[in-house]
Order: sequence, then C-alpha cells, then structure tokens
Amino acid sequence: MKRTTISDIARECGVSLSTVSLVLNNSPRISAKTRARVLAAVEKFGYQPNMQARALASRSSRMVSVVVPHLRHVFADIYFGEIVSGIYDYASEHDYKVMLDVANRKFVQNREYLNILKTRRVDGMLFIASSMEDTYLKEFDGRKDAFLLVNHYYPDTDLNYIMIDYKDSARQAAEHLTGLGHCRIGLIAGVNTYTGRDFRDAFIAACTCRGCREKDIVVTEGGRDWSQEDGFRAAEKLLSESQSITAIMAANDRMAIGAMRYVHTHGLKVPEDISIMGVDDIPDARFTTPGLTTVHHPLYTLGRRACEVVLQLFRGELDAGRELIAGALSKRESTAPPRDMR
Amino acid sequence: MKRTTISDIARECGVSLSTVSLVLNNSPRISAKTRARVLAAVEKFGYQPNMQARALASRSSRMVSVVVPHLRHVFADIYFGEIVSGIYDYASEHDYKVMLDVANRKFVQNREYLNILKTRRVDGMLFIASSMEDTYLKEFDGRKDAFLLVNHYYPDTDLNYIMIDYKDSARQAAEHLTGLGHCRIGLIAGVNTYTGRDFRDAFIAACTCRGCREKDIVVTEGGRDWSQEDGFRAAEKLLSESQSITAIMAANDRMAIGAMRYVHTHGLKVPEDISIMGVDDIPDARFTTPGLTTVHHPLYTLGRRACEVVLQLFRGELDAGRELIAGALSKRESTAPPRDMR
DNA sequence: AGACCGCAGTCAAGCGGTTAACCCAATACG
DNA sequence: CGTATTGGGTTAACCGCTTGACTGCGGTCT
Repeated sequence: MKRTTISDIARECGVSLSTVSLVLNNSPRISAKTRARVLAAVEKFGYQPNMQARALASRSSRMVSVVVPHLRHVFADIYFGEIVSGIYDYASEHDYKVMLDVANRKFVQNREYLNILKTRRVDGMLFIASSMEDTYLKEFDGRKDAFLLVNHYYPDTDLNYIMIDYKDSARQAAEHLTGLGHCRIGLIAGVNTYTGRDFRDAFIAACTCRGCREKDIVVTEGGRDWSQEDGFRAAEKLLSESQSITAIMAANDRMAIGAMRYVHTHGLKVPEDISIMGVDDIPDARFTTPGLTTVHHPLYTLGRRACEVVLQLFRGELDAGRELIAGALSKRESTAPPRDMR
Repeated sequence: MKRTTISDIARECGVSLSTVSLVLNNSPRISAKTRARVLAAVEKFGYQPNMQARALASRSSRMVSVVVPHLRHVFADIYFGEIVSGIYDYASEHDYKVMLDVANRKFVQNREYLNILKTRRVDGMLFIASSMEDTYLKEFDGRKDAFLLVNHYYPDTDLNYIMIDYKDSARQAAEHLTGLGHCRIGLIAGVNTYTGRDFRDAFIAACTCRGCREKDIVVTEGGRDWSQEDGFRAAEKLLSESQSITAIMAANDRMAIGAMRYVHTHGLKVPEDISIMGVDDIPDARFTTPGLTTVHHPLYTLGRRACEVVLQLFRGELDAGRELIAGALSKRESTAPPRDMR
C-alpha cells in the first residue's frame, strides 16, 4: 500500500534516481528520448513527487504565507478578499500554494510570524494591511527574509512594501472636489494606519494648495474598523459640528456609504445638498443610490504584484521592493458642484 | 549563516539527536533533568525544528487544505468566511496550518484535488459547499483519504460530510410560517446544490403536512449565485405570477434580503403585506429593516467541527464521518400573521 | 596523435528530522 | 545470588528527493 516514489520510476525505466529527478525538474541535461521514457512511466504510475521531500532537499516549500489582521469578519471583507484573490491567482499560476494566517494574539505572542519563516514552512510572507499598533513587524527590520508588507508600510525601517499611493489618491480626490467648487469639506479619516494618516495630511495639503482655507477642512476620525457604522457616526458628528460643509470625503468606501446613509436618513440629498466621496471602489460603490464617486484602487492587481515581488525576493532576484500603485478617479453621481455654485 | 538544527542542540547538551527529538515531541522516556537541559538550549538558540524535515520523517505535514468554490468574490463571502474562520481557529489551536485552494478550472483539470493529498502536502482536505456540477468529487469515492465535504454531500457515494441539517431547517421554517397562518407561500429555492433541493422538497412536504395545498406553495428558482440580485429578480417573478401569496421563503438570507428590497421598492410593507424569511442568519440579517426572521445556522461551529473530524480521519481515529448540525429559528420582525388572520 | 570539450547520465552526500530496536545500569523479585 | 524488569538514552535506518562532482565517450581543435 506504499505510494510510488521516484525510485519506482527509476527502476521501471532502468535509469538512476537522479535522472528521474532531473527530468521532473526540466533539466536540459537529459536527452529527449530518456525524458520521454521517464515521463511515460510517470504517467503510467500516476506518480507525483512528495512535496515534503522535495522541499527539504531543495530548500523551497513552494508556498507563501498570507497574514491578515485579526478583524471580526476578515474573511468576509471585500478589501482583503480582493488582495488575497490576487495573491492566490499569481501564486497558483506559478505552482505556489497559499497558506493562511491570522495575526491574532497567539500569532503575535508566540512570535509565529518569525517561526513560519524559520521553520521553512513558507518561502515568503505577505502581511496584508495591519494597523500602527502592529509594532511586532519591526522585528523583521534588518532580516533579509522574503517578507513584504501589502498595502501598508512601516516608517523608519527597511521593511519592503507595496501599496496603493494614498497620497496621490488624496490629491486626486482633493482636486476633484475643489474642482467642483467645494472649499468647505468634512474629512472622515482613518487614523490607525500610517497610510490613513498620509491620506489625511495629503488631502488637507492638496485642498489648501488649491485655495481652501485650512480651517475649512474639518477632520473627524472614523473609527478603528473603517466600517459603515463608523462612517454613519462620523457623518453625524461632522454635520452636527459644522453645518456649512458642502462635501464629505471618507477614507474608504464603506465609511462613505455609511455617511451617505446618515445623510439620507436626515433628509438631505446627495449630491444636491452635499457631495460624498469615497476611496477604494468596492463593488458596492457602484450600487449605492446615487452611485458613489470614489478613487479606484486596483487591489487585485496589487495582490498579484505583491506575490510576484515576494517570490522574486525569495529567489534573490530582488534586493528590496518598495512600490506604489496609483489609483484612478472613478466619477459617479454622488459628487456635484455645491448648491451656491450652480 | 546556517540555521541551527537539531544536532546543534544535541551537541550543546551533550546528548544524542534522538534525545532532543524525543524531548521536542514530549516523549515520557526522557527524564525531567535532561528535558530541562535540552529545552534551555532550545531557548538559548531560538531553535525551531524544520517543518519540512519533520513532515517528511513523520508523514504528517500538520496542514489541512480548504477548498472553496470558484465564485466571484468567494474570499469576501460571509458564508464561506464563517466556515473558514471556524476551520482556521480549530486548526490553529491544534498547531495545524491552513492551506487555501480554489476549485477553478486549473484545479479540476489538473486533478490537483487528488495531487494535493498524494504529494502529502496536507494531512486532510475540506471541501466547502460546492454545487451539483462538481462531479469530480466522485473520484474520492472509495479512497480512504482524510477528506470531508463541508456543508454539502454527494448522494450515492461513501464520501464523508458534515453539514447543516437543511431538511430540519426547512421544517422549522415551514412550521413557523404555517404557524403564523400562512398557507400560500412563495419559495425562492436554490436548486444547483443537493442541500438546496432537499430544502425545497422538505419545505414543501412540511407545509402540505401542516395543511397547505401543494399548489399553493409556489416555487421559483433563485439563481446560481444565491445573491441579493437573484432574490430581487425571483421576488419579482413570484409576485407577478401569483399575487395571492402572503409570505416569501428564501433558501438563504442574501436572497431574502434581495426579495425584501424588491417588495419595498414596490410599495408593499414587510411584514404587514407580506412576510419574508431567510435561512443562515448572516450578520446583515440583523440590520435589515425590518430585522429578518431566519433560521440560524452555526457555520463557525460547523467549520470547527469539520476540521476536528478531518484530523480524526487522518489519525485513523474515525472511519467515516457523517454529521448533521441543526439550525435554530431566529425570530425577528419580518414575519407576522397574514393580513386576513389579524 | 594528444589534449580538450561537451553531452548524457550516474554517484553519493546531503536536506533535518523520526522512531523501532537495542543497550546498560539500577532496582525488584524469587 | 542469579535473573527479570524498567527507566533513560543511544544507534542507525529510514523518509523521498536534489544537486554538485564525477565518469565514460565520441567528436574537435591544434
């Protein structure tokens, strides 16, 4: 009841173990004739090499680890879902497998994030967007593991990252809104991430640069989940504190949708009374009423590229990887010139 | 720049390789004193055993594979998310890792579903709810791999499964609605799964058993995605074809929510004009207006148990595993007695 | 003709663990 | 006192594959 191994194939063909191995690894050192014989035997036995043995000998597990934050329904979040899909597809196309990890307390306390690489369980690790609180990431500073932050970064370290260019998205959003004539804008910011802060600062800078007075950009914090509820509450706060704003900019679509719901339930019309804009371009953004103007962020592509980079890092084809991917304005119906401009 | 291995530890302590190995595997054959010495060295070097080597020698990769269907946003689906979370948590608590797989064309054509087990990449496999079209699953019939269908089953095979008791949920739903006095009910069924068909048949049976006439249970097919849009369209069809129904039963919450949206946009009130009921109890069900009456399905628990079973199958502690997990009625505001009963 | 050079394979030393079988001193027992 | 048992380790044979070094050989170059 034993599984067939490489030596069964070798015996069957009357060649050595190494020959079979070389055939299986597409080495050019084997003649076409021998190769065909070996492959026929492989086919005949339905032979599949044992990945553990292969990994042990070759020092490559052909597996990457994807680490997602420990959030309530992280496996039901389109934001993470898109990135994971991108990673999975790229990995799969290159005969890699994806291992899942959740950065929960156990993961951090036991320092599993280091052990996973140390135990050679995976060739590389991808950390999807965690928050500023995840200071343990600093431990990777100085190590030369195939390690990549996906859609976030860690200041003052040499950690590799690939992420959406949030500053640029902020600029695009600011230009769109100011271009329509808005100059008193409420910003629902996400401040528990470095990218969220960058977005906030870049947005304010871009607005003032285009003629808004800094005090007319009213900032409120969304909340740590960046959820619809957070957006709802933030809009409530924003509108109760300053009635004069003509537009709300949210740091992601979910909060924008929550804000829109608040605005609607309070008898205001979007975009006639107030413009609302988000960031990310999640599928739902298309189906809100009115459709949500947002900055499209190619998260699937980001995931694919992240996986590509981490494999290059593993193979030593890359020393450091730091990339920014630009978003693009996606204009829908939730933004329009303010009332007094029409 | 080599990693520390088991022999480094052995040398440091002046014991043999096997002693270290036995300590690491909690063998009772080593004295407390020696054990302490070894563990101290392990600590000192920050040693972590190489999992590939361990897997090769011990014939266990301490990893399970989770296969999800190839759907549009499967990594962003609360239904799959809950199950995966359950699997992940159980696995993680037992020092297992989770490998991800998507049953896409490549996966099926290359018969990867067999290779993953053959190549010993994983100890067990969990297939989350696929449809009746996934006939390739039949190939597992007769094999004694640690293999489990999660929340579906395959008739006329010996494939192991663990799933929600959909027939029972159908009965509970039918009893709730008929109990309120409904006897003309529209059913939005999901018919591309065996469990969906069972649900439909059991629902009809339970209704007729409780006095409804079979022709008053109007059945329409939802669609292959079981999505809100599917529910929306199905409700439209249902209400245009038979105005007399007083309740709509959907085979899952998402379709129920879609149906509710249709009903609302057409000026009818839930539950005054028509009752609506779903199945699953996803988080959104709590936040609809009115709150959706549904049958709660413990998907997280299902995932946990599924992982437990598959590991027991792997260790040979279980020969076959076939389990049903019961749902429980979750009464909210979307169901009430029909107009003529009040 | 002799040195040299691929070409097509083979040899054998790993990769880093696990575990059945064995070994030896100390204790238990008749 | 001789023998069986047991606690605590060790030995060595794998697990199944990769890969650098080596070999034999026919053809090239000088």
